[in-house]
Amino acid sequence: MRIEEDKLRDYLKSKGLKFTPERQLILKEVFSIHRHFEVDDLFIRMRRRDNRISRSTLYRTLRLLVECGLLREVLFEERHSHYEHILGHEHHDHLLCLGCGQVIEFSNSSIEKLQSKVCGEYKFQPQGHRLQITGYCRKCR
Amino acid sequence: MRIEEDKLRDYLKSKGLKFTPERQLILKEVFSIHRHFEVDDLFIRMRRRDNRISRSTLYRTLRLLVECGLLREVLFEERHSHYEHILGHEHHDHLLCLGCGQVIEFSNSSIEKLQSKVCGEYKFQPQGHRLQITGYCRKCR
DNA sequence: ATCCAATTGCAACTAAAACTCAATAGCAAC
DNA sequence: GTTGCTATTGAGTTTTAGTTGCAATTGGAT
Ligand SMILES: [Mn+2]
Ligand SMILES: [Mn+2]
Ligand SMILES: [Zn+2]
Ligand SMILES: [Zn+2]
Repeated sequence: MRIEEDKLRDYLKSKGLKFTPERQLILKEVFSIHRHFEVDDLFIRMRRRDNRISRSTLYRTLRLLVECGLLREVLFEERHSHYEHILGHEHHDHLLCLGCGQVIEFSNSSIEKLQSKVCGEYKFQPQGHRLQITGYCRKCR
Repeated sequence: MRIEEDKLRDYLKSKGLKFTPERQLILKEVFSIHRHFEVDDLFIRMRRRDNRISRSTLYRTLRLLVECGLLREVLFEERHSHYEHILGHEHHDHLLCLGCGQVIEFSNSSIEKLQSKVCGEYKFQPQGHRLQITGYCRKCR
């Protein structure tokens, strides 16, 4: 709770932006969610607690949280964004079950190394990547 | 030109659907494009040739072409779909330059094998995957 | 305490895609 | 070839996700 707030405060200060009550509330709610979430999940949770933050402010603040490295945007096979914490989580990729919608996280350092190798071959400077395998989980296959 | 038309015809027949002039025109235009394209590219190209197909029909037909295995939907870092041919192209993944927007295709069988291995570990039955590396190409780095 | 730039919420807007529906047209059966 | 049923079409409307403009408000540096 302190670490993420500090990180946001530092980022905002460095850009001449302000740490508002709205941003504090959103940050708190975001870090009380321990799974992938979407904007509307957040909106509804905040409404339940009677924190009446507008959707505009949510969208604007989530962008800031991604920029300052607290969150990552995750695109599943849908037309809207999902988010997950970066702070306190190792990099990973996703298996996505088409049956039950379950998301399984995995990480594989050999794959990561081979990705670097591919980038080297193309003289491409990687900045990030997204690996997503769709299919059916143990229960749904 | 024959092979893709046969594939579409077969698929349509198997589903009790019809091979209409509109679908034929769209198929022809789609296979005259030899790069990634989006719906509006297709729409504009067809207008230029005075093939006045509605956007609704384009959206509906592209879905059919994906279903029957002629096209693949590709999601770059944008909020709308792109497409590419499957017929006559090996499976590949993409490097995406954030500078110039260039898309570089690559394929790496070791990565593919490791993906299978990961799926095995989770008893996950893969159906497809998407690997996208963002960064900067040789010219833009 | 003052002041100005940043922020907020709301409404209006946008882009991509899906849906509704009346008119039309494949195509299989006769 | 005609008929009839169902799929298809285009135009317009709706939905979804997100962005933008703006007037009122406020954080926080001085
Ligand atoms: Mn995750
Ligand atoms: Mn490609
Ligand atoms: Zn499942
Ligand atoms: Zn480039």
